[in-house]
Amino acid sequence: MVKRTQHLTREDWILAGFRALTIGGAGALRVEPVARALSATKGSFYWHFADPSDWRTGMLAYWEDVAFHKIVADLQPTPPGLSRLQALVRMATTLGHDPLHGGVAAEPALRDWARYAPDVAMAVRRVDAGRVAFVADCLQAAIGSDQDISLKARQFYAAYLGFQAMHGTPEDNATALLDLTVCLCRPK
Amino acid sequence: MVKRTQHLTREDWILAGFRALTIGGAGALRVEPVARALSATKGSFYWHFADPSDWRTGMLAYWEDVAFHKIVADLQPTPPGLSRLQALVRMATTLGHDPLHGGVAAEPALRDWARYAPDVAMAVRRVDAGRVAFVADCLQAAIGSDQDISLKARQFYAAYLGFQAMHGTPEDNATALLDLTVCLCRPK
DNA sequence: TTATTTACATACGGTGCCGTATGGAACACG
DNA sequence: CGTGTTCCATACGGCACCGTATGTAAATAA
Repeated sequence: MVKRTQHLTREDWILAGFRALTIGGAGALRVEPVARALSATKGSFYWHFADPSDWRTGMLAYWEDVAFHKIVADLQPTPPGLSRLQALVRMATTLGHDPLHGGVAAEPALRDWARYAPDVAMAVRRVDAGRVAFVADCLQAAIGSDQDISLKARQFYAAYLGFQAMHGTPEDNATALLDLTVCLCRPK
Repeated sequence: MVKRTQHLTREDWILAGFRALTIGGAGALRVEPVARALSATKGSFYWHFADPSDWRTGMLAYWEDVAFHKIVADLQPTPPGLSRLQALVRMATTLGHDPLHGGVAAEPALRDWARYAPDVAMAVRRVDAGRVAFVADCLQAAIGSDQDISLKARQFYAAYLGFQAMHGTPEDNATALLDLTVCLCRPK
């Protein structure tokens, strides 16, 4: 994970930032402690970044990429509809517990960070909106046009976030989310 | 809010802690800044508390009280079943957006704090378990015995947490949660 | 009134992080 | 073989917070 002989890159620092964020929350995003975790000093940091704000901006851009676009791209092979939604559930519930898939495991911490950092809040809102729209598309393909598609998508996504916040196993969360999917797809 | 002429109490410091937690996250739970917010100094703090850990313990105990027991007590007049669940939804969605009802608005921050503080995590788990059990009781009273009551309760609670994490209006969240309640109560 | 106790404020040394300035090793290139 | 550029370590002053020690005004008790 940590390159020793090679030079550190911006991405190394960004990934180290996500590790710190995952372990210690937004308050752990400090230059010197993370430098120690990388067996480096802040001399390296201030070479790759203008300041900590630059670092955080890079982290947000990185996260917006992997937390939405790449996931959607990975799901393109799966046919639209319920099966894609189920694949999404499995991917989301397992990815979130991976040690680090590029910041996805840091999502709870990042979501809290957004509460008192406006730029983070905007990034989170963008990702949330994109995901809800994606879920709505899947639901639409699954059960056809329905005036409550948007509501159901928000309910599904809220449950996903909630299970992410509770400390259950990935399997339990996946089971409960899949069951909820079926429930939401049932006509009134 | 801040008593000026009177002496500060442990509770004053605990409530100030929740305000700091709400605004700045767990990283904002520092003695001197909170003292300034109270127009006091840390001399007062170290009189009421042995150390910051003592402070946090008091905050957790306070939160466990208002975040579960008092809410349940307030719902005793409402008859069990669906109506009580609906009253819970309205109470939970509005309370969480109150400036401060004794730490309930600090829940997202507290929940994130739990990720890297084991004692906080235990308190959160206790509250979560209690609430899920309470919801399960309501569901049971509403739709009778069902082997999936526990699953449904967790789905409902996860959605509640998720809507709390998303930044919607209390009304939208209440509507979506009430709709989900109906959905969960529908037989297969 | 005097003596305690309460509930702080102030002063102190210590630590950790910040951002900048500067020095230097390792390659790249002429 | 020198010279520049890249990438970083070290050194520096400064600030914010920590926890303790001590001073002290106001309330209370004797």
